[in-house]
Amino acid sequence: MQLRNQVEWALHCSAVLAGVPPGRFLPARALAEFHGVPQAYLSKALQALARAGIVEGTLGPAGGYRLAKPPAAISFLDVVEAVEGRASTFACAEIRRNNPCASPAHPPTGPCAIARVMWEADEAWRARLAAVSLADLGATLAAELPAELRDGIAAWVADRT
Amino acid sequence: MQLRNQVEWALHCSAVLAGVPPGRFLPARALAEFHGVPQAYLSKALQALARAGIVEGTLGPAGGYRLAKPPAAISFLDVVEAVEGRASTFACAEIRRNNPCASPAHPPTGPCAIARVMWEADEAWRARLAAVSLADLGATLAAELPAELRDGIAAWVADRT
DNA sequence: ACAATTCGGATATTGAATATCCGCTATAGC
DNA sequence: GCTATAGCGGATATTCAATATCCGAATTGT
Repeated sequence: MQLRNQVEWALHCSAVLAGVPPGRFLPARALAEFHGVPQAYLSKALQALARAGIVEGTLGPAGGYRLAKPPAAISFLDVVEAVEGRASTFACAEIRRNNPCASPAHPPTGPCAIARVMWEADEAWRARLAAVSLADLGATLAAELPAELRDGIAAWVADRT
Repeated sequence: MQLRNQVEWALHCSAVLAGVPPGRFLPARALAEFHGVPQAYLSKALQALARAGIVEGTLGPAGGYRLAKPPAAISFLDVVEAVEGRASTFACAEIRRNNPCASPAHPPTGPCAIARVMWEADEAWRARLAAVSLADLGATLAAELPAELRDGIAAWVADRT
């Protein structure tokens, strides 16, 4: 079980877009160049983010993407679910119903005990992701990144918006 | 991102094996019939459990599988990792290194801030699965399953060991 | 000893999901 | 209005999971 690499790209793109000056747009081409990933495929991830209302895109020259909400209002979970979907990682196929001892007339009531445990773990995972916002990430990066690199990135982004 | 259906099968098989009388073995054929899944493919999951030291198999007539440890010593995480592997769900490709602003002479130190958040969530998921043992599952099932069904299953299993 | 039965591993085949690419349409500025 | 530039959606290859099949090795009961 592995997350799509688009999840990683979407998170990094969201982090960069959080630093775009208000009212400006950063084109997908720039985001792809910045991260060194194929532009055509990255577009898919950005489109998924747009459908989820996390970013918004605009056509034409001077077009591109920007965050649709303040960074504090966007969690890791929002981004991950926009790309991966909202389905649980565990799909219960209800194989207990195939049990030859069970009477088809009395189907089991309530969700399977095994599925419940798996879904609880899934919830714990989501809760952790929901607890961290893009603003939190920005604060962490601001504290960790060398000032020189941070300014370099800001200039690079400003140059393409 | 979705877990393999073999995970579900492995968990259900473990639950059944926890009810096998001590010293006896239940063949894979019976487990496949009980759950209504293809026997040849289920064998793969059982072999993975055997490699992980969760179950042990024995050849010949009256052979089959049984738990290799007491149910209280086997967690959901043990079973899931035996089938899915121990790798994190999030693979960091270090795309921050492709950043055109970063100097290749000064590579970033420590893990990426985004990966750290993802890995923390992954740990929370694993912690939840590690907290539930097969003994816990057995207690839940004993409390929820109708007595008639429980006895029927026990008889069905005893008949094939 | 023999034969039936079981796990173990290796090997195809199918089908879905992933990664990738390309053409279409719409916008903004000259 | 024209042109260059951008996002959008559909079409394509490639990878991987899911399934079936086979044979070999080991073991138990007759």
